[in-house]
Amino acid sequence: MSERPPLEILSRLREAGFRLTEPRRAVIRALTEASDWLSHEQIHKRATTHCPTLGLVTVYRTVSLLSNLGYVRRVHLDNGCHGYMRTDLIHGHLLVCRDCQYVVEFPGVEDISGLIVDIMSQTGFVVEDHMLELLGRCPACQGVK
Amino acid sequence: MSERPPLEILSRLREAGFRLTEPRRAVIRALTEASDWLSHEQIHKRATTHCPTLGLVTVYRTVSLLSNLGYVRRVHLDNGCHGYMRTDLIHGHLLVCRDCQYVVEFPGVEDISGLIVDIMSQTGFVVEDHMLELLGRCPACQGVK
DNA sequence: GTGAATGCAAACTATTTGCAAAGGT
DNA sequence: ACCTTTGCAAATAGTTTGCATTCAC
Repeated sequence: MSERPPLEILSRLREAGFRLTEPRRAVIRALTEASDWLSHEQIHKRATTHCPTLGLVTVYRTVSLLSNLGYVRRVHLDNGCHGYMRTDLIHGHLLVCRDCQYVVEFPGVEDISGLIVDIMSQTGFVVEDHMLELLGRCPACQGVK
Repeated sequence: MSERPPLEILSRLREAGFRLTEPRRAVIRALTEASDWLSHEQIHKRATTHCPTLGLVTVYRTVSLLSNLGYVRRVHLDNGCHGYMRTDLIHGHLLVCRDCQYVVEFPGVEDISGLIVDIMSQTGFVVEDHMLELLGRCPACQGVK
């Protein structure tokens, strides 16, 4: 739907006082061109074609930066690893405190958008982010075992 | 609500052909007594009081076993680590294939229970598990910064 | 020119594996 | 007695940190 060019994030980076370096551009480009999540390793591999000297460590640092700026979001994978993808590609929805990692349960779910408002008022949490994950098997893998 | 005693999981273990060892009992007890998620480290610490010789490795193996049996479920934490808690304590809700890790997006969310059915028919995925996570800050942490 | 950003190597943390010893049935 | 399970030590995988060099501004 929204093939957002990296222009926006580039200017946001600059405005926030960060430098627009070649490695950063390469990482942003890799993430922007992807239509799915990418691991740090995958980002590194793709971005290297645009910036051959790019180190994996820089990928970690840049992804972390982009995550803080809200351009990408972490996707929790079932094997304990993580992927990252552009925020605008995610339609996502635990109640985990970012500071103390305390987890709160919440009652029956009916409507996601209304739900969040309810949860905030009921628990006093400030919900900054949400993620709805469904785990299962895709059609291609159902036969495989 | 449901303070399920470990009896059930113990008999399920036995039925599945696993032995009821002291280390396993200790891990199960630790998880059962907790009203919140626990990390492997935390489980080890608590279970050690019931089984002093318990090794951390065994905690990993037992938790994995209990996870396969459906007694506990992994909770994704914001720092990349994981916690585990009894399945019956979770009310939780991405579409990630367990085999190939492919992630599919899905349209607007209205009702969780109905949603899952819809997604299954629309995508052909078999949804085996779901998790709704909201990230934010709890009341106690909002002032801290 | 100057300080932020990079890349390498090393440190760390979380988790897994190999294997001989211990324990459940 | 037999075979699963355990615990230790070592191997891995993922991620972070220290530091001298490089580069955007």
